[in-house]
Amino acid sequence: MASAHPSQSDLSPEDPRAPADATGAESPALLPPTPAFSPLYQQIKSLILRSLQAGEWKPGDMIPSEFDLAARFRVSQGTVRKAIDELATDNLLVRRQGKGTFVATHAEQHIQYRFLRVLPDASAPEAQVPAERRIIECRRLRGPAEVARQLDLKGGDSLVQVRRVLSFSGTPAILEDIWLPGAPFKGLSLETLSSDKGPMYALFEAQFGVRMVRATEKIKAVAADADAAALLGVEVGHPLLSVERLAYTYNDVPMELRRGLYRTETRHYHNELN
Amino acid sequence: MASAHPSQSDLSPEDPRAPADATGAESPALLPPTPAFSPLYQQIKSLILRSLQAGEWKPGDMIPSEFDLAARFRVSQGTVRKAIDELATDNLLVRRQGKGTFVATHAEQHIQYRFLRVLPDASAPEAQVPAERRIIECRRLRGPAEVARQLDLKGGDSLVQVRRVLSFSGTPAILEDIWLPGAPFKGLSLETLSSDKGPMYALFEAQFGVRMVRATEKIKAVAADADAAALLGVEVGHPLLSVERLAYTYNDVPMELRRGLYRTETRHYHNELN
DNA sequence: AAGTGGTCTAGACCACAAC
DNA sequence: TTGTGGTCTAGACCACTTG
Repeated sequence: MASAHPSQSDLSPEDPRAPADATGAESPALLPPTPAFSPLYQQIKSLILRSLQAGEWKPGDMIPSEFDLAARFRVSQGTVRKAIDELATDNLLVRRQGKGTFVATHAEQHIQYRFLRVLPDASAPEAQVPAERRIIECRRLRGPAEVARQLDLKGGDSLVQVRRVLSFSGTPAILEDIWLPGAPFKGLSLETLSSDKGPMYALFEAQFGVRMVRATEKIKAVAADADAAALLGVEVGHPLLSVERLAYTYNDVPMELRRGLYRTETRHYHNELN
Repeated sequence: MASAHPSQSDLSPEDPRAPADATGAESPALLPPTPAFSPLYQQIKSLILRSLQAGEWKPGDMIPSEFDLAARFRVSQGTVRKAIDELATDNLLVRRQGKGTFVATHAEQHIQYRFLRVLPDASAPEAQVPAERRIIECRRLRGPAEVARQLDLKGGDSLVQVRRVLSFSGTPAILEDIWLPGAPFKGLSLETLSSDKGPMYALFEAQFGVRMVRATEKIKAVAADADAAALLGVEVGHPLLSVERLAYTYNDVPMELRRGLYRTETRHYHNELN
């Protein structure tokens, strides 16, 4: 690269055109005061992201080395590095010194369910005994309006609903209702789910090519209704933690709505603030 | 700097000796497999951190420019930059392009209580009406053993306890009990607290030089007892969100234990997962 | 115009893993 | 030994803010 600083839109390596706005979650859609400047490494970042979405590299795969990518995009290694840095802090990529950079995966997330924030009260940080999972039902339906809205679907679109109970050492602890868009999850059945061991999100990756990337949660305290009380083994009215999660794939596309009811007599939802 | 890579412990700029282990939250205290290697920028990071703790730069102050710090520590600007980058993502420093780098502060945190994760259900991300605060009591006592333990105090040490209620548009919403170590907060009184407007953590900074840097929270669903029910205007047994927060200053020193009971009929605790 | 953070480059060398 | 990520440097130029 001849000039030290390719002053915007100098990018034309192997990909047709660089998007003016890279991150996608930035511009407030109202009169950008700056004419949409985005640094090179952001453009590289979104090119890499595009390859991830397109499935060029699959979860668990090693992506090309920093130097290879630098050559491919015709930028310096440091610029690629900064792009990868951000993708790594977003948990889309995982760096392993001496080995390479890999596409993150929910499988082999060595020790934990990526999005499950529950810990036993006597919190030895380990000792996280694996949960026993029991699928109660899995059915297809035309979804409730509110669910459809949150998943960016039309009112009449098909949905999959899954209900399951998680138990710790025999005692029921969490009741979950999960809604998924029908189209991407065609073929998901009670048998598939029941026979699977390992995180559900790992199954989504392997079977349906859907990778959950981030999520938001709304947490409330609610009273157990008759249904929940029966399934969780508590009295009606018992306080339960309601955790409503919206999980997203790449590009901020919502792909799962999940409502969990947690018994919190001997465990808690753990959160780190900074 | 003559050699391109000062191979460990070449650091002797204006500070006597660089600590072998920089971050403090890393080594498991058990047979370090590597002989405690820590990169230069980590050492710079902890030198800057030390200056922050020592009060060399106070909350809101501008710290020296990257080049000044580079000269002072006798490293390159890029190395200082990486150190500052990490401190900025930890929310200890705030970068402002064109102006400088500033010590973060809970005052003028333009729009939000830094650690309060509560949002109204109909979540227009703004419209966060300011809460009305009412201090119910502020007293000194010899602390309960469990509280003392979490604050790393002896059983007999003095504590300050504060109880207050937060309301939104006239309706009580949050009941908080706050425990603080007596020594650093000598002089804290009901009057001080009541006459203050603005975040409590801003007052802690300004009056007591204690800056809260991070926190952990344990969240549960509980039933309102008589006390809480009366103060929050709900019936006994009403489900409440219990949020137990341990807040830390620099160096992972716990400085506040806070237990909040939240009414969540029309609002929720919001969390982002990635 | 001067000062500060932000981006980008090119090249050197270190640490780690695998062959 | 080789390849990969990780650190460090020195220098250039861009973008933003202030006088």
